[in-house]
Amino acid sequence: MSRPSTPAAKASVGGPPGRRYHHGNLRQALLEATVQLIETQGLDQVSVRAVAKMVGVSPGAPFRHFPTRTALLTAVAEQAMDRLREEIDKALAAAAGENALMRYRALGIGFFTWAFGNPVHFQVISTRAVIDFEGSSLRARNDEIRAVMADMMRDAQAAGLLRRGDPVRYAVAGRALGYGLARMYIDGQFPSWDVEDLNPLQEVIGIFDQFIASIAA
Amino acid sequence: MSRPSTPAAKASVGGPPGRRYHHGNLRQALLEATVQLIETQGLDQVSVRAVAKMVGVSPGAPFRHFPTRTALLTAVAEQAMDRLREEIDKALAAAAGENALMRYRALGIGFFTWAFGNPVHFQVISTRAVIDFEGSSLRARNDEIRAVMADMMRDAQAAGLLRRGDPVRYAVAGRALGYGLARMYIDGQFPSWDVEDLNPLQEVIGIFDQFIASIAA
DNA sequence: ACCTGAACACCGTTCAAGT
DNA sequence: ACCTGAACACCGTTCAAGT
Repeated sequence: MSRPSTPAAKASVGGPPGRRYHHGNLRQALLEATVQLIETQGLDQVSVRAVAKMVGVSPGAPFRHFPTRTALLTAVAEQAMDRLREEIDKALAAAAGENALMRYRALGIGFFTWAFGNPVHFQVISTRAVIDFEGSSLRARNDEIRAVMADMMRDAQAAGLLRRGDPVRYAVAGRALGYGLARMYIDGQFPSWDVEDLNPLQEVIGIFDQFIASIAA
Repeated sequence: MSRPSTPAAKASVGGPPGRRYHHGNLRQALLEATVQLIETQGLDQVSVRAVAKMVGVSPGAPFRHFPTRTALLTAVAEQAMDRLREEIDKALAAAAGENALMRYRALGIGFFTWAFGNPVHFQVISTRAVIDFEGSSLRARNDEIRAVMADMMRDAQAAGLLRRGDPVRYAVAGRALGYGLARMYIDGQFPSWDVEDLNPLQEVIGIFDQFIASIAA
Protein backbone atom coordinates (compact mmCIF):
# COMPACT_ATOMS: atom_id res chain seq x y z
CA MET A 1 0.00 0.00 0.00
CA SER A 2 2.58 2.57 1.04
CA ARG A 3 5.79 3.25 -0.73
CA PRO A 4 9.01 1.58 0.34
CA SER A 5 10.98 3.13 3.10
CA THR A 6 14.04 4.20 1.20
CA PRO A 7 14.83 5.21 -2.35
CA ALA A 8 16.73 2.00 -3.04
CA ALA A 9 16.05 -1.35 -1.42
CA LYS A 10 19.16 -3.05 -0.10
CA ALA A 11 20.60 -5.85 -2.18
CA SER A 12 19.84 -8.81 0.05
CA VAL A 13 16.20 -7.96 0.74
CA GLY A 14 15.01 -9.13 -2.63
CA GLY A 15 18.09 -10.65 -4.14
CA PRO A 16 19.65 -14.11 -3.73
CA PRO A 17 20.34 -15.13 -0.12
CA GLY A 18 24.03 -15.13 -0.94
CA ARG A 19 25.02 -15.88 2.69
CA ARG A 20 28.02 -13.61 2.74
CA TYR A 21 30.09 -13.42 5.88
CA HIS A 22 29.71 -9.68 6.21
CA HIS A 23 26.36 -8.33 5.30
CA GLY A 24 27.51 -4.83 4.59
CA ASN A 25 24.75 -2.84 6.17
CA LEU A 26 22.72 -5.25 8.20
CA ARG A 27 21.32 -2.61 10.50
CA GLN A 28 19.62 -0.65 7.74
CA ALA A 29 18.55 -3.82 5.93
CA LEU A 30 16.83 -5.01 9.10
CA LEU A 31 14.96 -1.75 9.47
CA GLU A 32 13.73 -1.90 5.90
CA ALA A 33 12.73 -5.53 6.16
CA THR A 34 10.80 -4.74 9.33
CA VAL A 35 8.79 -2.03 7.60
CA GLN A 36 8.16 -4.35 4.68
CA LEU A 37 7.01 -7.13 6.99
CA ILE A 38 4.58 -4.81 8.75
CA GLU A 39 3.21 -3.70 5.39
CA THR A 40 2.59 -7.21 4.19
CA GLN A 41 1.84 -9.17 7.37
CA GLY A 42 0.90 -6.64 10.01
CA LEU A 43 2.70 -5.32 13.06
CA ASP A 44 1.86 -8.30 15.25
CA GLN A 45 3.49 -10.69 12.78
CA VAL A 46 6.87 -9.04 13.10
CA SER A 47 9.28 -11.39 14.82
CA VAL A 48 13.00 -10.83 14.97
CA ARG A 49 13.45 -14.28 13.50
CA ALA A 50 11.19 -13.52 10.54
CA VAL A 51 13.06 -10.28 9.89
CA ALA A 52 16.37 -12.14 10.10
CA LYS A 53 15.20 -14.78 7.67
CA MET A 54 13.94 -12.11 5.28
CA VAL A 55 17.34 -10.51 5.22
CA GLY A 56 19.09 -13.86 5.03
CA VAL A 57 20.94 -13.95 8.33
CA SER A 58 20.80 -16.25 11.33
CA PRO A 59 18.23 -15.74 14.12
CA GLY A 60 20.82 -14.29 16.47
CA ALA A 61 22.37 -11.82 14.06
CA PRO A 62 19.95 -8.92 14.60
CA PHE A 63 20.83 -8.86 18.28
CA ARG A 64 24.25 -7.51 17.50
CA HIS A 65 22.55 -4.38 16.16
CA PHE A 66 19.43 -4.18 18.30
CA PRO A 67 19.49 -5.51 21.86
CA THR A 68 15.78 -6.40 21.85
CA ARG A 69 12.82 -6.64 19.54
CA THR A 70 11.54 -3.44 21.15
CA ALA A 71 14.79 -1.69 20.23
CA LEU A 72 14.36 -2.74 16.60
CA LEU A 73 10.85 -1.31 16.45
CA THR A 74 11.93 1.78 18.36
CA ALA A 75 14.57 2.38 15.71
CA VAL A 76 11.86 2.18 13.05
CA ALA A 77 9.88 4.72 15.05
CA GLU A 78 12.91 6.99 15.22
CA GLN A 79 13.22 6.91 11.46
CA ALA A 80 9.53 7.71 11.33
CA MET A 81 10.14 10.70 13.55
CA ASP A 82 12.93 11.86 11.23
CA ARG A 83 10.49 11.92 8.36
CA LEU A 84 7.75 13.60 10.34
CA ARG A 85 10.19 16.31 11.30
CA GLU A 86 11.23 16.75 7.67
CA GLU A 87 7.63 17.03 6.55
CA ILE A 88 6.84 19.57 9.25
CA ASP A 89 9.94 21.64 8.52
CA LYS A 90 9.06 21.68 4.84
CA ALA A 91 5.50 22.78 5.56
CA LEU A 92 6.65 25.48 7.98
CA ALA A 93 9.24 26.78 5.53
CA ALA A 94 6.53 27.14 2.89
CA ALA A 95 4.33 29.05 5.36
CA ALA A 96 7.10 31.23 6.74
CA GLY A 97 5.46 34.52 5.84
CA GLU A 98 2.01 33.70 7.19
CA ASN A 99 0.42 34.42 10.55
CA ALA A 100 0.64 32.16 13.61
CA LEU A 101 -2.70 30.46 13.05
CA MET A 102 -1.85 29.67 9.43
CA ARG A 103 1.52 28.32 10.51
CA TYR A 104 -0.28 26.06 12.98
CA ARG A 105 -2.44 24.92 10.10
CA ALA A 106 0.63 24.26 7.96
CA LEU A 107 2.15 22.16 10.72
CA GLY A 108 -1.03 20.15 10.95
CA ILE A 109 -1.09 19.54 7.23
CA GLY A 110 2.55 18.45 7.39
CA PHE A 111 1.55 15.92 10.02
CA PHE A 112 -1.33 14.57 7.93
CA THR A 113 0.85 14.38 4.84
CA TRP A 114 3.36 12.33 6.77
CA ALA A 115 0.83 10.04 8.45
CA PHE A 116 -1.08 9.26 5.25
CA GLY A 117 2.10 8.85 3.23
CA ASN A 118 3.78 6.60 5.78
CA PRO A 119 0.98 4.62 7.43
CA VAL A 120 3.30 1.93 8.75
CA HIS A 121 5.54 4.50 10.36
CA PHE A 122 2.55 6.23 11.91
CA GLN A 123 1.29 2.92 13.20
CA VAL A 124 4.60 1.99 14.81
CA ILE A 125 5.17 5.37 16.43
CA SER A 126 1.66 5.42 17.84
CA THR A 127 1.71 1.87 19.20
CA ARG A 128 3.31 2.51 22.54
CA ALA A 129 3.13 -1.11 23.64
CA VAL A 130 5.70 -2.07 21.07
CA ILE A 131 8.32 0.69 21.30
CA ASP A 132 10.27 2.40 24.03
CA PHE A 133 8.89 5.90 23.72
CA GLU A 134 10.16 7.24 27.02
CA GLY A 135 13.61 5.71 26.91
CA SER A 136 14.46 6.89 23.41
CA SER A 137 14.80 10.19 21.60
CA LEU A 138 11.08 10.02 20.81
CA ARG A 139 9.82 11.69 23.95
CA ALA A 140 12.07 14.75 23.58
CA ARG A 141 11.42 15.16 19.88
CA ASN A 142 7.70 14.79 20.42
CA ASP A 143 7.81 17.39 23.16
CA GLU A 144 9.65 19.74 20.84
CA ILE A 145 6.82 19.63 18.32
CA ARG A 146 4.29 20.04 21.09
CA ALA A 147 6.10 23.16 22.31
CA VAL A 148 6.09 24.66 18.83
CA MET A 149 2.34 24.07 18.55
CA ALA A 150 1.63 25.64 21.93
CA ASP A 151 3.77 28.67 21.10
CA MET A 152 1.99 29.19 17.82
CA MET A 153 -1.39 29.20 19.50
CA ARG A 154 -0.19 31.66 22.13
CA ASP A 155 1.19 33.87 19.37
CA ALA A 156 -2.08 33.58 17.50
CA GLN A 157 -3.96 34.73 20.55
CA ALA A 158 -1.56 37.62 21.15
CA ALA A 159 -2.13 38.68 17.55
CA GLY A 160 -5.89 38.63 18.09
CA LEU A 161 -6.43 35.79 15.68
CA LEU A 162 -8.34 33.53 18.07
CA ARG A 163 -11.77 33.67 19.61
CA ARG A 164 -11.64 33.83 23.39
CA GLY A 165 -10.57 30.75 25.30
CA ASP A 166 -7.33 29.20 26.51
CA PRO A 167 -4.92 28.99 23.56
CA VAL A 168 -3.11 25.96 24.99
CA ARG A 169 -6.44 24.18 25.11
CA TYR A 170 -6.88 24.95 21.44
CA ALA A 171 -3.41 23.61 20.78
CA VAL A 172 -4.16 20.38 22.64
CA ALA A 173 -7.48 20.07 20.86
CA GLY A 174 -5.81 20.45 17.48
CA ARG A 175 -3.22 17.84 18.36
CA ALA A 176 -5.82 15.37 19.62
CA LEU A 177 -7.97 16.01 16.56
CA GLY A 178 -5.06 15.32 14.22
CA TYR A 179 -4.01 12.25 16.09
CA GLY A 180 -7.55 10.93 16.27
CA LEU A 181 -8.20 11.50 12.57
CA ALA A 182 -5.00 9.77 11.52
CA ARG A 183 -5.78 6.89 13.79
CA MET A 184 -9.36 6.57 12.51
CA TYR A 185 -8.02 6.47 8.98
CA ILE A 186 -5.35 3.86 9.72
CA ASP A 187 -7.89 1.76 11.60
CA GLY A 188 -10.20 1.84 8.62
CA GLN A 189 -12.96 3.78 10.30
CA PHE A 190 -13.47 6.26 7.48
CA PRO A 191 -15.72 4.18 5.24
CA SER A 192 -18.38 3.90 7.92
CA TRP A 193 -18.52 7.65 8.44
CA ASP A 194 -20.22 9.26 5.50
CA VAL A 195 -16.86 10.79 4.71
CA GLU A 196 -16.50 11.12 0.97
CA ASP A 197 -13.56 8.92 0.17
CA LEU A 198 -12.35 10.73 -2.91
CA ASN A 199 -9.09 11.44 -1.23
CA PRO A 200 -8.86 10.75 2.48
CA LEU A 201 -6.00 13.21 2.91
CA GLN A 202 -8.04 15.97 1.31
CA GLU A 203 -11.02 15.09 3.46
CA VAL A 204 -8.97 15.18 6.65
CA ILE A 205 -7.50 18.52 5.71
CA GLY A 206 -11.04 19.76 5.13
CA ILE A 207 -12.07 18.69 8.62
CA PHE A 208 -8.95 20.26 10.09
CA ASP A 209 -9.65 23.50 8.23
CA GLN A 210 -13.14 23.54 9.62
CA PHE A 211 -11.62 23.26 13.08
CA ILE A 212 -9.20 26.10 12.38
CA ALA A 213 -12.04 28.26 11.10
CA SER A 214 -14.13 27.50 14.17
CA ILE A 215 -11.48 28.74 16.61
CA ALA A 216 -10.52 31.80 14.56
CA ALA A 217 -11.66 35.21 15.75
CA MET B 1 -4.86 2.31 39.14
CA SER B 2 -8.33 1.50 37.86
CA ARG B 3 -11.00 -0.29 39.78
CA PRO B 4 -11.58 -4.01 39.34
CA SER B 5 -13.79 -5.15 36.54
CA THR B 6 -16.66 -6.59 38.47
CA PRO B 7 -18.29 -5.95 41.82
CA ALA B 8 -16.99 -9.18 43.31
CA ALA B 9 -13.79 -10.95 42.27
CA LYS B 10 -14.27 -14.64 41.60
CA ALA B 11 -13.15 -17.05 44.30
CA SER B 12 -10.20 -18.64 42.58
CA VAL B 13 -8.58 -15.43 41.38
CA GLY B 14 -7.17 -14.58 44.76
CA GLY B 15 -8.00 -17.64 46.83
CA PRO B 16 -6.18 -20.95 47.22
CA PRO B 17 -5.44 -22.78 43.94
CA GLY B 18 -7.77 -25.55 45.07
CA ARG B 19 -7.48 -27.40 41.73
CA ARG B 20 -11.12 -28.42 41.54
CA TYR B 21 -12.30 -30.49 38.63
CA HIS B 22 -14.96 -28.02 37.59
CA HIS B 23 -14.05 -24.43 37.95
CA GLY B 24 -17.58 -23.14 38.09
CA ASN B 25 -17.30 -20.10 35.92
CA LEU B 26 -13.97 -20.30 34.19
CA ARG B 27 -14.98 -18.06 31.33
CA GLN B 28 -15.72 -15.07 33.51
CA ALA B 29 -12.75 -15.77 35.78
CA LEU B 30 -10.47 -15.71 32.74
CA LEU B 31 -11.85 -12.38 31.60
CA GLU B 32 -11.30 -10.85 35.01
CA ALA B 33 -7.81 -12.25 35.33
CA THR B 34 -6.97 -10.86 31.91
CA VAL B 35 -8.01 -7.36 32.92
CA GLN B 36 -6.07 -7.70 36.14
CA LEU B 37 -2.98 -8.88 34.30
CA ILE B 38 -3.13 -5.91 31.93
CA GLU B 39 -3.47 -3.56 34.88
CA THR B 40 -0.44 -4.95 36.66
CA GLN B 41 1.84 -6.10 33.84
CA GLY B 42 0.67 -4.35 30.71
CA LEU B 43 -1.19 -5.54 27.64
CA ASP B 44 1.86 -7.06 25.98
CA GLN B 45 2.50 -9.30 28.99
CA VAL B 46 -0.85 -11.03 28.65
CA SER B 47 -0.32 -14.62 27.63
CA VAL B 48 -3.02 -17.24 27.70
CA ARG B 49 -0.74 -19.35 29.83
CA ALA B 50 -0.22 -16.59 32.38
CA VAL B 51 -3.96 -16.01 32.59
CA ALA B 52 -4.52 -19.75 33.03
CA LYS B 53 -1.95 -19.95 35.79
CA MET B 54 -3.48 -16.94 37.52
CA VAL B 55 -6.84 -18.65 37.59
CA GLY B 56 -5.29 -21.98 38.57
CA VAL B 57 -6.06 -24.08 35.51
CA SER B 58 -3.89 -25.89 32.99
CA PRO B 59 -2.47 -24.09 29.92
CA GLY B 60 -4.99 -25.69 27.60
CA ALA B 61 -8.10 -25.00 29.65
CA PRO B 62 -8.84 -21.48 28.35
CA PHE B 63 -9.08 -22.82 24.82
CA ARG B 64 -12.32 -24.55 25.66
CA HIS B 65 -13.85 -21.11 26.24
CA PHE B 66 -11.89 -18.95 23.80
CA PRO B 67 -10.56 -20.44 20.58
CA THR B 68 -7.59 -18.06 20.42
CA ARG B 69 -5.79 -15.47 22.45
CA THR B 70 -7.38 -12.86 20.17
CA ALA B 71 -10.83 -14.19 21.05
CA LEU B 72 -10.07 -13.81 24.75
CA LEU B 73 -9.04 -10.19 24.32
CA THR B 74 -11.96 -9.54 21.98
CA ALA B 75 -14.29 -10.77 24.71
CA VAL B 76 -12.70 -8.28 27.09
CA ALA B 77 -13.30 -5.58 24.48
CA GLU B 78 -16.93 -6.63 24.17
CA GLN B 79 -17.40 -6.23 27.90
CA ALA B 80 -15.76 -2.84 27.54
CA MET B 81 -18.28 -1.95 24.87
CA ASP B 82 -21.12 -3.01 27.19
CA ARG B 83 -19.93 -0.53 29.75
CA LEU B 84 -19.38 2.24 27.26
CA ARG B 85 -22.90 1.77 26.04
CA GLU B 86 -24.24 1.90 29.60
CA GLU B 87 -22.33 5.08 30.31
CA ILE B 88 -23.59 6.71 27.12
CA ASP B 89 -27.18 5.66 27.74
CA LYS B 90 -27.01 7.05 31.24
CA ALA B 91 -25.61 10.35 30.01
CA LEU B 92 -28.20 10.61 27.26
CA ALA B 93 -31.03 9.83 29.65
CA ALA B 94 -29.89 12.64 31.90
CA ALA B 95 -29.81 15.04 28.94
CA ALA B 96 -33.10 13.91 27.44
CA GLY B 97 -34.74 17.32 27.56
CA GLU B 98 -31.86 19.30 26.07
CA ASN B 99 -31.13 20.34 22.50
CA ALA B 100 -29.22 18.24 19.96
CA LEU B 101 -25.89 19.95 20.51
CA MET B 102 -26.12 19.48 24.27
CA ARG B 103 -27.03 15.85 23.77
CA TYR B 104 -23.94 15.45 21.61
CA ARG B 105 -21.99 17.02 24.45
CA ALA B 106 -23.56 14.61 26.94
CA LEU B 107 -22.60 11.66 24.77
CA GLY B 108 -19.04 12.90 24.63
CA ILE B 109 -18.88 13.28 28.38
CA GLY B 110 -20.25 9.76 28.76
CA PHE B 111 -17.41 8.54 26.57
CA PHE B 112 -14.77 10.38 28.59
CA THR B 113 -16.24 9.13 31.86
CA TRP B 114 -16.01 5.59 30.58
CA ALA B 115 -12.51 5.91 29.13
CA PHE B 116 -11.01 7.53 32.23
CA GLY B 117 -12.83 5.17 34.58
CA ASN B 118 -11.86 2.03 32.66
CA PRO B 119 -8.45 2.75 31.15
CA VAL B 120 -7.63 -0.91 30.57
CA HIS B 121 -10.88 -1.43 28.73
CA PHE B 122 -10.27 1.63 26.61
CA GLN B 123 -6.78 0.42 25.84
CA VAL B 124 -7.94 -3.02 24.74
CA ILE B 125 -10.78 -1.76 22.58
CA SER B 126 -8.54 0.76 20.87
CA THR B 127 -5.68 -1.64 20.22
CA ARG B 128 -6.85 -3.11 16.96
CA ALA B 129 -3.81 -5.33 16.54
CA VAL B 130 -4.87 -7.45 19.47
CA ILE B 131 -8.62 -7.90 18.98
CA ASP B 132 -10.91 -8.94 16.16
CA PHE B 133 -12.84 -5.72 15.70
CA GLU B 134 -14.38 -6.52 12.33
CA GLY B 135 -15.32 -10.12 13.04
CA SER B 136 -17.07 -9.43 16.33
CA SER B 137 -20.02 -7.39 17.53
CA LEU B 138 -17.67 -4.45 18.00
CA ARG B 139 -17.93 -3.05 14.49
CA ALA B 140 -21.74 -2.91 14.50
CA ARG B 141 -21.99 -1.47 17.98
CA ASN B 142 -19.36 1.12 17.18
CA ASP B 143 -21.23 2.08 14.02
CA GLU B 144 -24.41 2.47 16.02
CA ILE B 145 -22.81 5.08 18.25
CA ARG B 146 -21.32 6.80 15.23
CA ALA B 147 -24.76 7.01 13.62
CA VAL B 148 -26.24 8.55 16.74
CA MET B 149 -23.51 11.19 16.78
CA ALA B 150 -23.98 12.05 13.11
CA ASP B 151 -27.76 12.33 13.56
CA MET B 152 -27.36 14.65 16.52
CA MET B 153 -25.14 16.99 14.56
CA ARG B 154 -27.55 17.02 11.63
CA ASP B 155 -30.38 17.77 14.05
CA ALA B 156 -28.31 20.50 15.63
CA GLN B 157 -27.78 22.09 12.25
CA ALA B 158 -31.46 21.82 11.36
CA ALA B 159 -32.26 23.57 14.63
CA GLY B 160 -29.86 26.39 13.78
CA LEU B 161 -27.51 25.57 16.61
CA LEU B 162 -24.35 25.28 14.50
CA ARG B 163 -22.20 27.75 12.66
CA ARG B 164 -22.07 27.03 8.95
CA GLY B 165 -20.15 23.99 7.74
CA ASP B 166 -20.84 20.32 7.13
CA PRO B 167 -22.43 18.86 10.29
CA VAL B 168 -21.04 15.38 9.61
CA ARG B 169 -17.59 16.90 9.52
CA TYR B 170 -18.24 18.38 12.93
CA ALA B 171 -19.40 14.99 14.15
CA VAL B 172 -16.25 13.32 12.86
CA ALA B 173 -14.11 16.07 14.35
CA GLY B 174 -15.74 15.61 17.74
CA ARG B 175 -15.22 11.88 17.61
CA ALA B 176 -11.58 12.20 16.59
CA LEU B 177 -11.03 14.83 19.27
CA GLY B 178 -12.49 12.57 21.95
CA TYR B 179 -10.56 9.58 20.79
CA GLY B 180 -7.33 11.54 20.54
CA LEU B 181 -7.72 13.08 23.99
CA ALA B 182 -8.44 9.74 25.64
CA ARG B 183 -5.49 8.22 23.88
CA MET B 184 -3.15 11.04 24.86
CA TYR B 185 -4.22 10.60 28.46
CA ILE B 186 -3.76 6.83 28.47
CA ASP B 187 -0.39 7.21 26.79
CA GLY B 188 0.72 9.62 29.49
CA GLN B 189 1.04 12.63 27.24
CA PHE B 190 -0.84 15.02 29.48
CA PRO B 191 1.98 15.95 31.86
CA SER B 192 4.07 17.37 29.04
CA TRP B 193 1.28 19.59 27.82
CA ASP B 194 0.80 22.46 30.23
CA VAL B 195 -2.53 20.89 31.03
CA GLU B 196 -3.34 21.49 34.66
CA ASP B 197 -3.53 18.03 36.12
CA LEU B 198 -5.96 18.77 38.90
CA ASN B 199 -8.37 16.30 37.43
CA PRO B 200 -7.64 15.02 33.94
CA LEU B 201 -11.28 14.16 33.34
CA GLN B 202 -12.33 17.71 34.19
CA GLU B 203 -9.60 19.11 31.98
CA VAL B 204 -10.65 16.96 29.03
CA ILE B 205 -14.27 17.97 29.47
CA GLY B 206 -13.09 21.58 29.48
CA ILE B 207 -11.31 21.10 26.17
CA PHE B 208 -14.32 19.32 24.73
CA ASP B 209 -16.59 22.15 25.89
CA GLN B 210 -14.34 24.64 24.21
CA PHE B 211 -14.74 22.64 21.00
CA ILE B 212 -18.53 22.58 21.38
CA ALA B 213 -18.58 26.33 21.98
CA SER B 214 -16.41 26.94 18.91
CA ILE B 215 -18.78 25.15 16.55
CA ALA B 216 -21.96 26.60 18.07
CA ALA B 217 -23.83 29.30 16.16
C1' DA C 1 34.45 -7.06 14.27
C1' DC C 2 30.53 -9.63 12.70
C1' DC C 3 27.91 -13.73 12.00
C1' DT C 4 26.42 -18.82 12.83
C1' DG C 5 23.91 -22.24 15.08
C1' DA C 6 22.80 -24.64 19.15
C1' DA C 7 20.56 -23.95 23.36
C1' DC C 8 17.09 -22.20 26.95
C1' DA C 9 12.89 -20.65 28.63
C1' DC C 10 9.12 -19.13 26.99
C1' DC C 11 4.37 -18.98 23.83
C1' DG C 12 -0.18 -20.35 21.35
C1' DT C 13 -2.57 -24.19 20.22
C1' DT C 14 -3.97 -29.17 19.81
C1' DC C 15 -5.55 -33.37 21.49
C1' DA C 16 -5.74 -37.85 23.68
C1' DA C 17 -6.69 -39.09 28.15
C1' DG C 18 -8.73 -38.59 32.48
C1' DT C 19 -13.00 -37.33 35.86
C1' DA D 1 -19.23 -31.65 29.69
C1' DC D 2 -14.95 -29.85 31.32
C1' DC D 3 -10.19 -30.08 32.51
C1' DT D 4 -5.21 -32.10 32.50
C1' DG D 5 -0.78 -32.57 30.70
C1' DA D 6 2.15 -33.89 27.05
C1' DA D 7 3.35 -32.49 22.59
C1' DC D 8 4.45 -29.40 18.44
C1' DA D 9 5.98 -25.50 16.15
C1' DC D 10 6.97 -21.33 17.11
C1' DC D 11 9.50 -16.95 19.72
C1' DG D 12 13.11 -13.75 22.03
C1' DT D 13 17.49 -13.93 23.62
C1' DT D 14 22.23 -15.72 24.82
C1' DC D 15 26.64 -17.29 23.80
C1' DA D 16 30.44 -20.19 22.47
C1' DA D 17 32.41 -21.02 18.23
C1' DG D 18 33.67 -19.91 13.71
C1' DT D 19 35.63 -16.44 9.84
